[in-house]
Amino acid sequence: MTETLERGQKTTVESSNPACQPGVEVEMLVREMIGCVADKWTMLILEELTEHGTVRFTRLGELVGGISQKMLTKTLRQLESNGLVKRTVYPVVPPRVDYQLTELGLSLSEAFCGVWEWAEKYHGQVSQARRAFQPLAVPSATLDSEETGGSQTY
Amino acid sequence: MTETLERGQKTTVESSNPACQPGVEVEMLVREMIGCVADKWTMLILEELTEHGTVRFTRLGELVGGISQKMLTKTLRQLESNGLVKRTVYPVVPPRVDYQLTELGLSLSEAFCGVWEWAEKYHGQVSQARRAFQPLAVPSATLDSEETGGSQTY
DNA sequence: CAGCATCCTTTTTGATACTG
DNA sequence: CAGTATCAAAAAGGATGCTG
Repeated sequence: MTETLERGQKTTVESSNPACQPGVEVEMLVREMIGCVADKWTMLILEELTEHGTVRFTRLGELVGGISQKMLTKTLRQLESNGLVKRTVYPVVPPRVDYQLTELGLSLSEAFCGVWEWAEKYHGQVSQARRAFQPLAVPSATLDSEETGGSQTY
Repeated sequence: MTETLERGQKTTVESSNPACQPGVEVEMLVREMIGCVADKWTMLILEELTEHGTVRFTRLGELVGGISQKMLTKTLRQLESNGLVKRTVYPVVPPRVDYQLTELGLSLSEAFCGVWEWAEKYHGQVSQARRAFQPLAVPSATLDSEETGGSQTY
């Protein structure tokens, strides 16, 4: 694998550099970022911030739904440290902290838009595929791993 | 948990659906899918399959890099159960199993394309933001910048 | 209200060892 | 080669108590 990542089809090819191959280094960085960003809560928070603009801590938790303060804080810190979210603290008596996307965060949110649209468009097909999927019935007593995703529909 | 989610207000295919109340149900399904798909290994595997088309098990593991057989198997099973990946077993002596994206999987891969492009385009800014982010806990003696005097909870 | 610290439970992941 | 099974380590996540 000499030619590293040619990422699908570069629609907007701004730097097709045949001679120089920043591939490997960029690849690492990109993967690291994917690892940080390809997270359930991250996507949901990003989404809510996109929809509501500036939101307070607790409110954000409510919007996301089902997230603990711990995870909310953690994910927000990560987003903040990556420059995707801006945190504003108001020195008022009942503490008030607003969160909003930065330009960078907004751009990521837009990038994720395609995934959301995909999910909205194809969730039916996925659900259908899940029901049609028969996890190869094997020997006796194979009940340890439910690695077939969340085989909740069973 | 609350279902007070009113997120779906963008490109909705729901709006053209008279006999169905979109929002809540779709929201749940979409979130569930995001939860299944917004995963590090999932994205990477999807990527490699997009790049290389049909790939064998071990080869795929090499391409992804840094993934254990366990996770590779698990993630592939999940992808398969969701109808995103097609698994082909050849009854030959040295077992051969090919993996390739389905139409659905390809569509998801394309949806993720935006995220990859984003990562390629902005990883520099993210790296920069990370270095500039100095919250409270200082790991080691880096540069001793001035006391920001902000709300330091130490 | 925001959020950190702590304890504890659940999940995830990695590292073998073992089959067909 | 392509897994499965199992154990141990690690991380994620939840609940609670405590600050300013």
